[in-house]
Amino acid sequence: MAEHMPPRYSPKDIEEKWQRFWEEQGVYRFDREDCSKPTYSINTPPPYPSGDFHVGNALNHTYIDFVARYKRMRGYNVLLPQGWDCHGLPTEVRVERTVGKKKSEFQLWEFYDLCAQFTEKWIESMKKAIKSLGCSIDWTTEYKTMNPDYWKRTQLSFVLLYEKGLAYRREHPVHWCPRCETALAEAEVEYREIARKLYYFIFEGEKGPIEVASTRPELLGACVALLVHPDDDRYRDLVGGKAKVPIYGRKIPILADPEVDPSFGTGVVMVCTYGDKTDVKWQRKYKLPLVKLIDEKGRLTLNAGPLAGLLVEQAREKIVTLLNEKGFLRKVEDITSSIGTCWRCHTPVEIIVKEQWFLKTKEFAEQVLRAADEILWIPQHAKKRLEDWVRSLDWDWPISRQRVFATPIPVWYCERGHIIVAKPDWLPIDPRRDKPPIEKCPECGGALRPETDVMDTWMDSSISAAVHAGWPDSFDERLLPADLQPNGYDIIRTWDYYLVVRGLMLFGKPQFKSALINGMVLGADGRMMHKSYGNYVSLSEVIEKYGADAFRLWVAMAASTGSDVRFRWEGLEYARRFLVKLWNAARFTQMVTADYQQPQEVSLRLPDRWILGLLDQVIDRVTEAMERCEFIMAATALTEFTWHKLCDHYLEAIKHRLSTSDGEDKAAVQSVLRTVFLKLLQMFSVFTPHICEELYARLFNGKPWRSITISPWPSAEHRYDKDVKRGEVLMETIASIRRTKHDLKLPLNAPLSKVKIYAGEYCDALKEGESDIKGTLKIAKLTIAGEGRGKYVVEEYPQISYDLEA
RNA sequence: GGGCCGGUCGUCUAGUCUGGUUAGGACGCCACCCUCACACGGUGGAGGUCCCCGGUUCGAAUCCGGGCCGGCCCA
Repeated sequence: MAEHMPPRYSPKDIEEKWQRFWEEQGVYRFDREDCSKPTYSINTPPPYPSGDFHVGNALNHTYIDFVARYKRMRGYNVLLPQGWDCHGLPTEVRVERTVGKKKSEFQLWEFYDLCAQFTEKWIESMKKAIKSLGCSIDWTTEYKTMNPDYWKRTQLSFVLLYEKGLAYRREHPVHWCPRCETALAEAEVEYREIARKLYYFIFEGEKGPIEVASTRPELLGACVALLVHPDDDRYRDLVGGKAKVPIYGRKIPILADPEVDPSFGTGVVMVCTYGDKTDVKWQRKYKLPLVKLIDEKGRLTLNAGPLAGLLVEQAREKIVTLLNEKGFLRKVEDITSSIGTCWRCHTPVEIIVKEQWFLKTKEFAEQVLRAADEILWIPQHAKKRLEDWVRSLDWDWPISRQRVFATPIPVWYCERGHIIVAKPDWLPIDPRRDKPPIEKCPECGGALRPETDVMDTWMDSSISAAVHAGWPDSFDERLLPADLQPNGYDIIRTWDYYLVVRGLMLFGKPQFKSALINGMVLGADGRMMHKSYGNYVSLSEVIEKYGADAFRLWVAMAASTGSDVRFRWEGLEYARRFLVKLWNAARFTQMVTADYQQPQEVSLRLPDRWILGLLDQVIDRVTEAMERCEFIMAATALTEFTWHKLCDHYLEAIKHRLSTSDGEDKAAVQSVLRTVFLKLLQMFSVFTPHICEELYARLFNGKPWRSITISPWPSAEHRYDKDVKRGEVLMETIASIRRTKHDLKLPLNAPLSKVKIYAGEYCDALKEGESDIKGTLKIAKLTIAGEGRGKYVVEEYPQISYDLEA
């Protein structure tokens, strides 16, 4: 039936072929019409189009694909979509660098179009990489968040939340990057340890001077209170009194607050608008006045008096000089402390007060925590990251950004301050270029001014599960919440959190039921994989050298789910060696089953029932492991069985039956081989789909299913459970004698004239396998006795011993 | 400062939730074997205070408490 197989396993010759086959045949298409099967929807992460689909992305996508393929075989109608999360500052920064011109030197739309063009280009190369991994994605679902069809939905979600009173615009403190001139969410601020100076200077108190230590004396102009710890005996008398700010002369209150650290500096803290996040908290708690001191470019305002117009750093120098001249400065210390920096450019961020759009996420904290409890987290401890984050949030989510390449905020302002938010049927609309369908403010008839701010990119991706489900126009309720939310632990506090909170706001439920959290890919040196560390490995290099199946098998076996994975070429080498083994075992099977005819009835011998019984055990173990996403367990059980049971023992023990025995017995062997191979290939297809598809085509002519990757998951029949133990006695005895032959430096196929086995209680089992022992080891005269002791002992069954003559 | 994760042969790692096996595998190392699917193979061997100290238990790599070290995240 089938032609002979190539003697060498060559992934290059098979992988692309099957990738094309799956796509052309629409094998992984989600069937929206099918209501007979339960659906299983996966909220595939839409990668950020950096142009480089790295090994970390690949780890994430490979895990997803394991689940998708398994669920499909378990009878689910699986939705595995793929999108691209296009918007964002990194693209703007990169385009500026690539073109060598700053954003401000472009016309807005010229710059926007450049971003879109580069994004298209970067998507193409990443798409190729995903395809080369053999992911079972339904590419008819592909979408890009920069396309109006998508961002229309982002805008709609904004409008609906506004109508529900959950989006608001207000003057509010925000983290602000003076270089990028944009607001940042808390998640976008990175804290860094730096060396800086701590200045000690004097406030005039009612009962004498009060020494205060601060790293930011330039904020004195915005100093609105002094705080001490309530139990600090040094200052107990001062609380409730007043102090005079040096240079500025303003009188400010002295208050007590338990959050003050008495051991830092002098134990007296100055509260300013706004030195840091605690200042924001204290300002609100004690209803302190608000002094705007820093503007959007990082310059000090007129409120700073003598410092007005200076940049923060210059202002610090100048105020220190002034303090010194006036005799307020006492001393300066070197310390290290952490400061917030912009995640893109690492400029120190300021907290400034600005009109911004916010979502009322704070008031959803309790609901988010409750929703998190309902979600199945794999591994369990991943939930903690979300909980800790939610509990630590101080502010609402600022969603407006002062950028170009992003979803526009569909809002206009009238000259008298009214806010006009677009109606759903106006969308998509870009106020930066589109005119609204109304000309004047509906409330007062005033002239309209468009909003030029855009939205945080997470506004796009935090509705991805809903969009996958077709929201709003072809909403399929079966698909929301998504069954699986797969992502790395690095974005739990962003993506997972935003999905839950916006799901609750928009739909009253979170957007996913279970979260599969993967670890990070580390370089061979154990550090985070980074181009700058020199430990970077590109996915294309891996696939080029080893193929997608080897990579995928390595991913499954490299570490337990959720742990970091250390990249090692040796791991790939092992995976490939296994695939070569599988290939060769299949080649052998194909050779000896080429003339296979479906027999009427087969009578199985002990080794046959043993391998079938073992296979059942493997099916159970693999199934259980896959249900828990314990890929390492599943893949290990499969490789161990294939390599060390099937190849090392079963294939050796049947060779004699293929050449010497009658046609009926040969047919029995053939049928067992085919059964074992088919079920193995089915299960392996979750991990290594290409080689399985290839072997399925070669051994089984691609029948009965059009693709083995969508065949029904095998189930254990448990017909031969009791033969496993008996079979093991037989197989171990054969292995032991084989070893002895080897120790005596006899070739395995050398004939043995006489072997006598003393088997004790195992006599029955060995007698049942007498001809297998004889045939496998080429024994002329074999006797099996109950009583007696031979020279050699079967290690695993010390009751069994034997003598042998060459 | 807080939270989380980890510490198992030279190296990488499984097992820890659900206590009991001779602590499993891989890489590397050593010895032997070209046996008709596979030398990208096979067989055997050496190599481990399961980070430390207590506790619970008949029994702890596993559970509890306290340390130490490393990583990540957050302040």
